[in-house]
Amino acid sequence: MARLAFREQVLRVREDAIISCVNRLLAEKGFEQMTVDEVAADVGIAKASLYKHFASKEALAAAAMVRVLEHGLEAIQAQGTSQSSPLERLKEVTRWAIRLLLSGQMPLLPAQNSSLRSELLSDSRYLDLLNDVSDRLGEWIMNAQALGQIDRTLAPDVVLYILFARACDPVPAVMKATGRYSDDAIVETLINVCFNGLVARPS
Amino acid sequence: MARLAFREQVLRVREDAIISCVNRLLAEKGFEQMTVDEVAADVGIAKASLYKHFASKEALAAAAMVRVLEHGLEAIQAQGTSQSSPLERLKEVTRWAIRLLLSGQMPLLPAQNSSLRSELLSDSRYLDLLNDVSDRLGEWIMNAQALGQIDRTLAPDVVLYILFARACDPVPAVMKATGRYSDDAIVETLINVCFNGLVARPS
DNA sequence: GTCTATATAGCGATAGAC
DNA sequence: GTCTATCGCTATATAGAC
Repeated sequence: MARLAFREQVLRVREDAIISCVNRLLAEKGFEQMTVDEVAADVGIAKASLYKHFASKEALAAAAMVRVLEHGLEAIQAQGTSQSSPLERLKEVTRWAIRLLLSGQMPLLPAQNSSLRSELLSDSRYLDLLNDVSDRLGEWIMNAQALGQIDRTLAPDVVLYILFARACDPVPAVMKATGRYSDDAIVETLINVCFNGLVARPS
Repeated sequence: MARLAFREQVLRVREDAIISCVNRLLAEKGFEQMTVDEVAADVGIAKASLYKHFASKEALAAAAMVRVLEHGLEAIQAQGTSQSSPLERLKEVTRWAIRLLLSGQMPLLPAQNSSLRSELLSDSRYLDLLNDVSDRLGEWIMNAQALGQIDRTLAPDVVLYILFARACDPVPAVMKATGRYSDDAIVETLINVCFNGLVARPS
């Protein structure tokens, strides 16, 4: 029994290492451009061994997406215990996403017609987590609108889409590539533009 | 001489039809997912014939990118003859880009590590057009900042990146997929959020 | 569960006849 | 300049020994 639990732990650690590699490669090149050979080489095992852990390339990516949603949910729950306003909580979670993107650890979202899409739509863990994240953020959005902090004329789901889109925005990478901006400056600039817009605010 | 000019015209019309197909496929699936077989089938000619017109898949995509930049430059020049303020001109050109995206005619920008990138960087027509577009928009941005219409604390190039990013934003497609928003409503919502932000403006 | 070796399929690009 | 047929390569996935 103890040996079984030990083996189980070894398995989980190994698979966690695999998911980390997948996550980084997905962030670098996206699903279609990532190859299973790369993943295997990166983990340091043979490709056939990889397929003993995950049934397909799509399953690899799905596991990475599930893990990032779990971490996102943790970030959301951490904000839930704070005393900040709904708007500040939304900003802080968005900061978390942009930082993840900047550090090359945000797996790119599935493209429109990807084979990954159907696999994700039949993965209950993924769907449940996505639902949970959406519900919690959606509540904050509506609270912020009730307080007059977020534009009431915007549909809450549209606000949610726009915040999700910050997690796959190409602008942070472009700004970083210029070498003229620190990560913190990039994050704050994008948070500012996302919530306050490009137009000058009266101070 | 007349026959030569006629043949030249036939050639240009044919190649224009090819570029239209490439443009649509690039908008649908992006460069890596688009296949030359699809392009050939879509145009209605054999793949080998396609390669008589364009040397490579990258050359096909480059031609599409050049054409969309030419159209963008026309949209910019059309605004240049208007009496609108710099801010309004920027909004109008951004509207043009979002409408193109919504109608499935905006070829997706090259990914980070694409083979397309190096080809584009050695295509002087593409680089010249991109420079021209950037210069004209950059001038409007600085004029708008001088007038206090755009936040002066934002670097002009960052504003330019952000406007370019509206041309490959996933949010319009997501909103359209819900079936609950008209194209016009999507365009105006995104223009509003881009320039005014998510936070409520004092009216 | 790990490996080497391979089956299978799709894609970019080309050969060669017309 | 158009076609059919094919090359050469790469990628996902699997077979089978250990």
